[in-house]
Order: sequence, then C-alpha cells, then structure tokens
Amino acid sequence: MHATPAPIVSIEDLSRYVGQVVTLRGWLYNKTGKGKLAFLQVRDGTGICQCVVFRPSVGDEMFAIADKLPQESSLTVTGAVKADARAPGVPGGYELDVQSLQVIQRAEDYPIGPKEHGTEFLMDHRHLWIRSSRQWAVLRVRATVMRAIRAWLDDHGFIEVSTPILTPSAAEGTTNLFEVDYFGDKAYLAQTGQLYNEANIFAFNRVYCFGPTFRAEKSKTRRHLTEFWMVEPEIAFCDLEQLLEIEEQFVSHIVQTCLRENADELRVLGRDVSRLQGIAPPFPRMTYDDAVATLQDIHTRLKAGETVEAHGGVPLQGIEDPDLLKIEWGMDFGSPHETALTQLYDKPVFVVGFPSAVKAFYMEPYPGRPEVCKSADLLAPEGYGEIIGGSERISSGELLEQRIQEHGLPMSAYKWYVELRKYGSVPHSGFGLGVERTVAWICGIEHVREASPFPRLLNRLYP
RNA sequence: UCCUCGAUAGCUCAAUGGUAGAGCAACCGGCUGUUAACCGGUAGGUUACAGGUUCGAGCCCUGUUCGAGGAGCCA
Repeated sequence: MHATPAPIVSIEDLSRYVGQVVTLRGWLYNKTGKGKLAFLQVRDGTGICQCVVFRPSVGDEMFAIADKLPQESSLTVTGAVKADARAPGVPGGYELDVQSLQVIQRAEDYPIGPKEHGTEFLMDHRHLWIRSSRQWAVLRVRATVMRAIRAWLDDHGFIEVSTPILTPSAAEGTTNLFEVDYFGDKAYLAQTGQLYNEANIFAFNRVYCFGPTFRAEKSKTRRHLTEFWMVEPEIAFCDLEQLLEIEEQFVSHIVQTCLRENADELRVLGRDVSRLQGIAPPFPRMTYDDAVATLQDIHTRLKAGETVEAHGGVPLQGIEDPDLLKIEWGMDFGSPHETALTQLYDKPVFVVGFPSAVKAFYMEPYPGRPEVCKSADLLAPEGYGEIIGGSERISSGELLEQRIQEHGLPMSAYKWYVELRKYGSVPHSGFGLGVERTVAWICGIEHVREASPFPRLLNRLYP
C-alpha cells in the first residue's frame, strides 16, 4: 500500500493545515542554521514560510543538501505544518517540520543579498528585485489598488471603455509626447484618454478608461515616471461639486480595501497604518485663492525664522529653501507648494478653482469669474503630491472653439471633440487618478519607481 | 536644461598626498531554535574613463561618462 502523497498547498493557506503533512513549491528566500538545524525561508509567491530541517530527522545526506543550498534555488519541500510563534515569514507564525526536500535547480551566485544595495544596482536587477519581500509587498498592494479601482467603478454604474494609446497629433507642444512612426505619418503615445472619454459618456453615461499613459517629460523626481497607469472616470450630468463627492468616496474605498486585504504587506513595509485608517469622506476643500494666501503666510513666517506647525502640531517638514514657496495669484503650484499644503491635513485635500490660464483649455469657467475654472486637484497627505486632477468640462461649443483658438491649437484636430457639444451637450465632469502615486502613498515608499513592476524613467529603459 | 552630491572587492562602505581595509556575500570548519544568527579560517582590487600637478595621487586640478537628490518641465 502506498502512502497518500502530501497535498501541494500555498503558504497563504498554511494555517488551515496545522498538523498535516503538506508540500510547498517555491524558492529559497534566505537561510540560517545552527549545527544540526537548518532554517530555510521558502517563498512561493503567496508568502514566506520557515522550513525547519533537523539533521537526525532527514539524514546526513539530505541535511547537507539543505544546509548548502544557495539563495533563490527552486525546490519542493514536504513536511508537517506546525504553529510556532517563533516562526518568521509572511504571514508567519507557522512553519514546516521538514521530512524531505527536492532541489529543482541550484541557483548559483544570486546577486541580491540580504544586505543593503544601491538604487542603480537594484534597478539594473529589477527582474530579480521584485522577488524581495518589500517589492513583493508593494506590487501586491498595487494589484489591490487596481482591483479596488475597477470594483468601485463597476459597482457605481461605470463601464470600462478603452481609449486609444496611439493618437494623432492633437496638442500644441508635442515635446512631452513620445513620437512613433505610423506608416510614414507621425503618431503619439497617449498621455490621456480624456477626450475620448468625453465622446464615450454620450453613448454610455458613466465611463472610465484604465491603462498606461506616457509622458516624455525630462522630470527626474521621486514622483515622475515616463510610463504610468492612470484611471480616468468621466461622468455625464455631473458638476464639480458632485465630482468631488465621487472622488472622495472612490479614494477612500481604495485605501480601506488595501488596509483590509493587505495588512501583511503593509506590515512588511513598516507602514504606519494609523495615517491611513482615518481616510474617509469628507476630504477638506480649499480654494486656490485660500491656498495661495496660506502659502504666502507660510513663506513670510518661515522667512521670519518662525516655526510653522503642520497637522498634529509637528513642524513643517521637507522645505529646504523657504523661497521655493514664493507664489503669487495666477501661478501654478510647484511640488514644494504641494508638499507644504498637504502637511496641514491628515487627509487628502482638494484645491479647487485654479486660474484658467494654468489649466487645460477644456475646463469650465466659473460664472461671473472667468479667470478661474471649475478644476480640482486632490493632493495626498505626507507630501505625496497630486494624485488626482479633475474638472468640469466646457459644455458650450462656442466657448470651446474660442478656447482652442486662444491656446493656438489646430481646430481641425479637435473637430470631432467640438462636435460632441453640438449633439445633446450636457454638463459633465471627470478626473484622472495616478496609480503609482496612489500606491506609493498607501505603501509609504519614497519613490514611485518601486510602485511599478518595471518602471520607465528618464534614464531607465532596462530591464 | 540648471543646481548639489557621488563613482574604491560581487554588494554596502572606510582609507591626513606616503604599503588599499572592514562588514556582508562566496568557499572551508564549528554549533539543536535561528530571525540581516554567531564564532574561527580562506580567497577576493586596472580605486568609472582620459589627461595633468607631484619624488609620490583613491585623495589635488581639467575634461568625459554614468548615477542619486532637487529645481524647471508636468494641457
């Protein structure tokens, strides 16, 4: 009679198999040992489990194999699941009392050790770095964010309608677009799906597009990628006030879903989840006018050598040079301005009503105050910057044509877009949320490059 | 494009202008509860590249390349 083979299980499910003999398939993440004991940390993609190899239990030969196995070797390991508070791992608390193990491939000279490494080295080895527990955790959170985005929109009457990535020349400056050859013509990688979204709402009402967007900007900061993912909902019969309510519900749902489903990942990242638990509607709203006045006040006080208190009474952080906060009405915010403003609140903050001159041509002006438009940026807390840009769109065909002319844009390229206002125009609004910045904020990581599996940056196209 | 900083062992970093070193990783040995284990040992170098100053340069000077952080840019 043959013994029943041990079931192959995932590390995330180990708690259901305490006392049973199971098989894990995975890779050796790290190991340590003490004489006749070898502690193998095995990861299988769903978690990390400590597998304890005891020489008298497995015999000298198998023990020697386990004891000499290099990091990232692939293996299957069979043993009894034991609950033990000492067991490290993700989720941890359970370990395997090894009865046998089989090496699938010995990995020689794995370059990423359990020590510190520099950014360039890690980015050159991004294809391997994603195996490390912190990167693994971030990308698991990213997957949750993307799932939460779709789930909330799908549950609130939106349908996903894809917009093109290859687009004709449309905007005035093509310097920030990636140009591609399109059978002898020039085409550009999309930096937004919004204009197409506006066509789609007249067919489907609430829509969203969700995919990669491309910006050929020579930005070298912790907040910029040249390829990033953006979700852009667009809503018919919706004004700016209604839009902000949708945005705060949407963002809160994303954050709360991550807290609920990624507690282990956020623990691996050492994230202070108390900074996220209170993320719920309503978010504070601040007009652009007030924001400028606030920034001018902060600038004056910092120049006078005063300490400016941020939320929670702690001093304002990260302002190297107070003069970077200089601003006058009419100027767009730079990142130092956003950094200062967001520290005043413990939630994301809306800045509403930017000058029309610094925003896109299609934003609806305020009645009686045409120099200001119905636009709102949502700035994430803790200095993570703008995660949403949104606005109510111009619904009048005449005004839209006027704006296109004022911006020196080619009317022919926008013929179809203006035509949308001819056949049943309605008030409508929409916004775009950047996935990587949102993930970086939720995870509490320094740089958006870690929020993308294979990030593309100014000087980074490999691997 | 601009500003600041950096490049030394596979990795992370030290080294008054005077013999290039440590920790980790690798390899050998020891240990029955390790958590980035610990202890002992071995091996590991065109100091990014090119030129210059000097009796002598990892160190000082000039240029180049690459990288990091920030600014600008980011309808």
